[in-house]
Amino acid sequence: MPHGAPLDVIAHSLRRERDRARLSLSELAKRAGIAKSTLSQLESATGNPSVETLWALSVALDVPFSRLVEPPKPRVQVIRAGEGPAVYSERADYVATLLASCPPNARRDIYLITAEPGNARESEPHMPGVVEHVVISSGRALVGPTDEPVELGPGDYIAYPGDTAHVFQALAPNTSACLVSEHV
Amino acid sequence: MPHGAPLDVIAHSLRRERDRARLSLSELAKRAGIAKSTLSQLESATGNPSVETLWALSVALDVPFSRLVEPPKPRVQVIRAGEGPAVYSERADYVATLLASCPPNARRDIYLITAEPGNARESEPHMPGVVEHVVISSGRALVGPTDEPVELGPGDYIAYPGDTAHVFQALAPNTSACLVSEHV
DNA sequence: CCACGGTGTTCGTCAAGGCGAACGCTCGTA
DNA sequence: TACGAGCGTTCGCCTTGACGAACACCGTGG
Repeated sequence: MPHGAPLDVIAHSLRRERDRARLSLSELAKRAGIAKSTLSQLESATGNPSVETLWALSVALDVPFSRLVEPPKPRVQVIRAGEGPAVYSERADYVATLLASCPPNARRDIYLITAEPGNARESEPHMPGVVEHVVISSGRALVGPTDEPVELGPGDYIAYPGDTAHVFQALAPNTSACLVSEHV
Repeated sequence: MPHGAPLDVIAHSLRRERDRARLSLSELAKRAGIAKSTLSQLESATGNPSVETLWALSVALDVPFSRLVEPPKPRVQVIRAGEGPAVYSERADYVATLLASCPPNARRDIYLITAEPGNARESEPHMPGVVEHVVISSGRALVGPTDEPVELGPGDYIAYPGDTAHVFQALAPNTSACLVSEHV
């Protein structure tokens, strides 16, 4: 679901990563096995590189491919307990606090879950490609895909695809967990 | 730092996502505004698409660009408390258990931290572009960049750049936390 | 039976990407 | 000052990606 002219993003990304790697245009082109003229045009947003060309640059720069084609991100942030925006709080026995999301289109969200025993919290499938990671902080909970949930205690960890129905049900009072929802 | 011939990956990714979207080759080509012959060649791993072509396909399929160029990932996994590989355990008062890493080259790692009061755990700067997220599960800790750490309690959250020196120092017994280290 | 709308493939043409050489440029240095 | 080594840019040539038409291949139903 990305938008924005990719060639501009690529141009800036290439320049940024090249500066970071302390490489000259000529040197990087040599390492990537491409003509420096090509690289020059790319950094000036002139042209439309082939995948192999960009790939060669990503390995030469030793950065993931997506770094070159997708825009960058922010820096620091602190959220005190109880401060963050609480979402999914339609019920008193389940509160999810959003700690971090990646604007404009989230690639991974981090939530703090606090829940009390009660009805299971069922989640409809999210976008395909979503994976959820849960680490139990305290209490006890039944977590995972609805058809095969797992009982977890403090320190336990589970990962499961988020694009299928899944559940989070506290089994003990004062249950809390850290949930990472990432868009792969 | 990705490897493996990208054109094969792209071929499979395109086919996979197109099937998932229930689109015919002709229909997808029409939506993306490219020739169906081009798409046909791409799915047969013949040729080397330009970025704009792939971009058009990613928006037409409504999937992130990286999904088309990077290989897929696994599905489910559970790690019981104390089961995972413990790393950074050179001292008894600080243990980090690796819960999840993204093979072959991690984009984000998830750790369970258990620590006792003692000497601060100092970390050298990681790769540039790394951001660490910490959610305190229990106890109390001093966390963040070495030059400006923050004291946190249960439920507190902090994010900071991992490419500068940073610290994790337990201030109370039985301190635990969930740490997400992501490569942006 | 063949015409039809649909699939995905292959073929010839044309524009565009990638290349290397040549260029102008700024530094150090003899 | 002149020279050389490095930088990044610009300029033809040639290869190659992208296009559209034509193709073969099913099911359908007239």
